Amino acid sequence: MLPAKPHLKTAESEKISHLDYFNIAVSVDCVIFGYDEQELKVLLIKSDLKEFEGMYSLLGDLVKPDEDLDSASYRVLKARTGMDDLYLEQVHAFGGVDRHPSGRVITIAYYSLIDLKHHRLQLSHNDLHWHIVKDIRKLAFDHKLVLDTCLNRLQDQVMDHPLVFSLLPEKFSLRELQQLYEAILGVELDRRNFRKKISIKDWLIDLGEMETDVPHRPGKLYKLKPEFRLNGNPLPRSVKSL
Amino acid sequence: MLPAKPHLKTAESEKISHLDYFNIAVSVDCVIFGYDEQELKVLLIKSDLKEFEGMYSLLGDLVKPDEDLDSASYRVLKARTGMDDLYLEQVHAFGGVDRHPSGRVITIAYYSLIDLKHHRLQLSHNDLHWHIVKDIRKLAFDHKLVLDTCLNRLQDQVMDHPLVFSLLPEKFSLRELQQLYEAILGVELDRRNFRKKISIKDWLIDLGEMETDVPHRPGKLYKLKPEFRLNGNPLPRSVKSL
DNA sequence: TCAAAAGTGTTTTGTGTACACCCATGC
DNA sequence: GCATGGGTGTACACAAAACACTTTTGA
Repeated sequence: MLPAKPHLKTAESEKISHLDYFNIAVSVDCVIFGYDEQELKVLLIKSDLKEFEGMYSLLGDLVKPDEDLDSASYRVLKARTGMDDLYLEQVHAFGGVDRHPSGRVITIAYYSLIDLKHHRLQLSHNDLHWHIVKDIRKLAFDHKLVLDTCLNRLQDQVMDHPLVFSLLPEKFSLRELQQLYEAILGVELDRRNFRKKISIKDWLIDLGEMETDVPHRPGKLYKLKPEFRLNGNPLPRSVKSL
Repeated sequence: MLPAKPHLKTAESEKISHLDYFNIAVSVDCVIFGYDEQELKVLLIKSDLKEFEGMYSLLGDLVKPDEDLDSASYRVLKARTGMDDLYLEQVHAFGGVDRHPSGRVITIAYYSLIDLKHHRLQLSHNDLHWHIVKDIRKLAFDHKLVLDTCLNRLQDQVMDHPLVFSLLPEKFSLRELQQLYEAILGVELDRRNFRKKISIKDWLIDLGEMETDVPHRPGKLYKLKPEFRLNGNPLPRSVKSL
């Protein structure tokens, strides 16, 4: 190995000279969206900090020294929901100086979409609850801003990518799918235009089965084509051209 | 003030119990795009780490304990370019465990666009150089990935927002503007369609002046309408509807 | 008079959106 | 037979893309 040129620092000397800076904690916060009773929900936990007594916060944890950011958010998600094979997307880093009363903590926000029917497990104790997104007014820390940012990102992506199917049972009708989109986007959609747009995307397989136990004419059931299932895979950003 | 309930932690006790985690450094890295000689360029600095001897890296610095993320990136930008009143957008956090040889450093990446004619100042010494983006193959750390991610983001946003005008002189012709878009997007554009699309956006003022000193028919000169000038203002994310 | 770019419009194709009727089922 | 939603098609407006010729200027 070559000796270092005089003006070059080694990584070790660099670390020592900057030790003062190694005093910021890094956390991840997961905005875990679910869907139930035609409402978009988010999983929150009652804050255990006195400063935020009685308030709810997102699910997060400090990032461990030997763990990358995606792994940390994945760990949080799995620990809280017991669910594996989930899709997570990094959205934004929040780093306000006074955002955490314990000291300087910057957080990296992720969102995820899970079927809240499939995980009742860890939820009973723990002050964990599903909250209706549109009714949330205030959260601990800056978590309302984090939530809003993640919801905006979800709304941006949801028509272009087959994301939302992890919020539905495997078999679903087009009505159920449309209601889910309406809950996420917060708008009403025209049924014919919705069906046309979905059919163009070619995401679904017609199962040749019908709904049962509905108090009206049963609709066809569909499922997502297997090649679109998202299991923690990265989401390609859309590339626009002029 | 109410006494804490037994199960609630105070921020102070929380901090003590987690002291082990306060050992990750946080940096910002700025992808500073410029434009010259019909090429999109990026400002890089020769790495001063022995591990990356001879390689170039993005401009970054550790975030100070009393400084938020946006301020840190703004400080880096100003220190290196001497320029004020700049637009910066946060893009992504990179947190691979071994991405920095000095220890655990996560970085928040920003991009910015500046007119490289207006700041020759800090550039002469310092191993700072402008590099043609499309020719860059390899950078120190994971900075090639950071650069690619920021370029993708820029390409996503550039048609929908009046961003690129800080890369041009105040007065410019439509040809110059089109060449800039072509450099950013890496594609050739149809002149008539480009002019139509730009005119629909209503971003420009026709100055009633013409180019001079061009070896061909002079084009009209335009400038950006003042209300679209970006001076570090936040960029609204587009909201898509169904 | 030549080279280089300015300036300009039409057609086609695809997409978004608004809108109305009959059908199948459960009750 | 009534309520509820299923299922379908058309018309209009707008946006994107392809494409060619004349004009102006400098050299």
